[in-house]
Amino acid sequence: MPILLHDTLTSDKRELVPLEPGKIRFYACGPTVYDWSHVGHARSYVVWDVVVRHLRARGYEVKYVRNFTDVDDKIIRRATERGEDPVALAARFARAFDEDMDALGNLRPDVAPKVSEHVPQIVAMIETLVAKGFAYPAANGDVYYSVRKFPDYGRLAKRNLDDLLSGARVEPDEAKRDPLDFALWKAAKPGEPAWESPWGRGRPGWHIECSAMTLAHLGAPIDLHGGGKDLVFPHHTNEIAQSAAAVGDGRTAETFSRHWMHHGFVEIDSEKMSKSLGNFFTIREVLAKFDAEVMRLFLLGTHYRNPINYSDQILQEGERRLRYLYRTLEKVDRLAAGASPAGQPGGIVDDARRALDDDFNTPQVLAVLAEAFTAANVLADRKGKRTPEERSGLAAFARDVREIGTTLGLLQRAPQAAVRALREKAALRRGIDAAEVEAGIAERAAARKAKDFARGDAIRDALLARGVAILDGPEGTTWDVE
RNA sequence: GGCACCGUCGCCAAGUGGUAAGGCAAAGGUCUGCAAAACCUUUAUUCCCCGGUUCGAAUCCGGGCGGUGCCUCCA
Repeated sequence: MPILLHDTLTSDKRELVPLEPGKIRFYACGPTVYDWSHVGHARSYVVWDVVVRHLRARGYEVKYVRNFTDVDDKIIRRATERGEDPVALAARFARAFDEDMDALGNLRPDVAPKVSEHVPQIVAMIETLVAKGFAYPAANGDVYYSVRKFPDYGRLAKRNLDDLLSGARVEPDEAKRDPLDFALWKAAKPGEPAWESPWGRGRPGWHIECSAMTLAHLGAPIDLHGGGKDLVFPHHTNEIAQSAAAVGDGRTAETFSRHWMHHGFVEIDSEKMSKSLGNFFTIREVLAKFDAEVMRLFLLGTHYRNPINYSDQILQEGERRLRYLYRTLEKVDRLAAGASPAGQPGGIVDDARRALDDDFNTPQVLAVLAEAFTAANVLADRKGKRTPEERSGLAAFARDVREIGTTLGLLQRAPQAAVRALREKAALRRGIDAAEVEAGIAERAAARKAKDFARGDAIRDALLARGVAILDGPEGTTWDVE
């Protein structure tokens, strides 16, 4: 089954063809860890997580590398502001990032390299670039990459050097031979983290770390490189230039990575969520209000390349939806208990996989699930007893749906526990006290037993007005927060 | 200014040449003591506008209009 993806390098949808059949070497640009991660990061890494999960489900042996950028201007600035050691600050936020990713249900990458642990490789790579004439040390102790030496420069971003020059905010910088050249190595300023190098004490520039760590852990060319759309230029453009130049006699972008994927942004009121605009929510803030799986469902409800608007309202919609999914599963599990699933994993699993084969179309997968869930509910809610065949069918549904969920990172919890967790979050948001609700339900039950329906309904309506829905079922009365 | 991307039902959102998926909301119905939940039915002859190509276009091309992103740190 070919995997199709929209390749930024060629601007079209094409087949993912790895260098070695059956193996995918994948590098996703990781976070710069100077602050809490926000919803934009959540999207990014949920997307890559599903990419990795699906490729593995399709039988590929995937090596997934995602870095931590822990040496950087912003980290140093933040650490200085707080009087904290930059390395320690970065390590702290890297841990927090891992916790956030775990909460979201993302698999850990196979390797999570840090810049601070790869300085020797970075220095060696810069030396190679200097030796090959692609880079030059400047008098101020910086080392720059000479953009005009790389013929394929700007191809990923579809920009030529003249385009770039016209829009560039050129700062008078005597050290650079060309305004578009970028720093591979920055001379140390007092108090900054610094390492020894042939050009004096200093630290890596921005783009070089990803190149060096990619080559260190995956070699070249890799099969797939991913990141947010904002990384196309300059970050990935420069990564390509320096990596391709460093590897063999590579002069084209493909020398570094065969395919490139970029995802769209999370937005607030149709504006990019970003640190600089200040319109961001951290993952932790959102997870205080909503279940992590709700966030995941929300993020997978839009194709990865499109922008996705964040709002509490849309998360509430997701919460309702996830509750529906788990409630159905709970019902089905109960009815199918003891029955063996019919046949092999079937139709809907294939449909879902095919949707993911086609540029990772997660909304399409959710549509596949929607139809299956409706059908399951029809059967589950029908009056009377289910035949053995029907119970096998329900068991097969539960199996297949969970199989699809494995690839999406959804529906892996015990249904009852998940429903309860969703309710707790909703209750918390609305300030509803569970004990109080339970007391109301008990009172209503007593009234109904005494045939005092008016009183029973009054209690129910009062609860409903506060957002608490009473559900009378064969198993007794339960409740939920709307 | 340069380079890209986007504009599909009230809202969210697939579909990128073969005659408009799915979700939410809304209305009616089944079920229910009444509800809630679940299910059924209904809801875009039409895909921002105008031209063109084609037997055929939401999908391709040209021109408008509107929005966003990148060009500086950013997932």
